[in-house]
Amino acid sequence: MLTGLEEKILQCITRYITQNGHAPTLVEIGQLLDIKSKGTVHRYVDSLIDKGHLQRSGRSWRGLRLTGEQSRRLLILPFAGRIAAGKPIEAIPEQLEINFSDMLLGEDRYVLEVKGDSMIDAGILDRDLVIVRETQTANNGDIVVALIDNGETTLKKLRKHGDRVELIPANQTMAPLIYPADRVHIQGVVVGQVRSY
Amino acid sequence: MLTGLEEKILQCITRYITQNGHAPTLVEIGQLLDIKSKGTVHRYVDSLIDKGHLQRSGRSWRGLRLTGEQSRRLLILPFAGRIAAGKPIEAIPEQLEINFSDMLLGEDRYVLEVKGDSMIDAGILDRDLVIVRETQTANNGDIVVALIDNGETTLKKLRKHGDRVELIPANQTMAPLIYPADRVHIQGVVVGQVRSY
DNA sequence: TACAAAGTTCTCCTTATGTTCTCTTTTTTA
DNA sequence: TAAAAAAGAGAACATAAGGAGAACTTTGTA
Repeated sequence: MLTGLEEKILQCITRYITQNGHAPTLVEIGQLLDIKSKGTVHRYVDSLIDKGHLQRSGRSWRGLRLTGEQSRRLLILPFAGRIAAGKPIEAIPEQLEINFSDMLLGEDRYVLEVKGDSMIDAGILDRDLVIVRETQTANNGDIVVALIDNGETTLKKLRKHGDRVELIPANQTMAPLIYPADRVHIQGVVVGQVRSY
Repeated sequence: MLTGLEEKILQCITRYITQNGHAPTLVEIGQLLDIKSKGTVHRYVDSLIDKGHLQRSGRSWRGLRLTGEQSRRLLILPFAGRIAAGKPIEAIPEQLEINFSDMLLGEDRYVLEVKGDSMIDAGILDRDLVIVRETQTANNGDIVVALIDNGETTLKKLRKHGDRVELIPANQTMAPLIYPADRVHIQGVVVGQVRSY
């Protein structure tokens, strides 16, 4: 179990290494985190080594290495920054980690696996998972799970026109479907999407 | 059987951990539930530990942990099945839940936010998050984080041709880039992708 | 080799947090 | 209605966490 500062120092080192390819010095860590004493930094680096999150390679300068050890108790990964074609990775100083629990999980949510290409232009591919929040109401533009005539189900973008609703696939080869509002029951809206390679 | 306050405190701690990635202090719990005395909070936390709903790691700050079912709930969502346009949702009896820890976490992984549309045809949109596994080697067809000339970075599909490598955008308006192999350094491969709406 | 830069080992300090009490009030239940 | 359980306040204390910096050793380099 890491303390607040241990956590911050580990994230700081992780990010520094992904950006620069080598570890920071103790003073550099201190500067990044606003700690004036390298003795203090050293103490925390030591405890991170004790706890198995870091390794020292010999006594050389910048000799810290990551062990890759990560807690599996929470859905948190280090955040390295933004990547745009043709530029260095841009670090976001305020955001050091991504908490997927916070982003994806919730009381009234469940997961569906998508079959088919009907939402491909919205970046939802065959076999992707989508996270759906259960609700009967949705807004224009939401991607919804809709039940039609109490039988078939579909995943489409929603547009309402008075007493009719339009269910719009995100695929240029498919046409939108228009139904009277009373034949379509919204079951939930898509709040997230996950793919693993 | 939990008393009313015990219930509230447990929920409060669970919510705090999902959102913040670490447990609250006694005073923070008090503030969230409008209890002024940390001694009182402490007493209820103690009884939650006695009843097996919480664990304490020594006397450390923020040292509370959830046990068993509670802690699993921070990693999973119920899995409802497959959705395909025009059919009922097909339930998969063997799979009742999705464990995001198994799907997303692993050694040497970090997260990048994607800027731009260069991978749009691969279902990776502007502002999506990708999970990258650090490695120097990659296979044909992998989506890689590549460092070019030790300066700029880019996210592209990889194809190797002997002593040259081709970096292929997934966007019909962009052309593939071909470089001598020694100018391109693979930093990692994309193993996952996440979007939240 | 001499010097600068970095790491190591200390000591001393402050503050935030957890722990242990006692006493009181409110709610539930027999 | 009396007793028990639950909820609450707060003081006093112990200790983990965070912080500064001096003095020293080791490593890298001009």
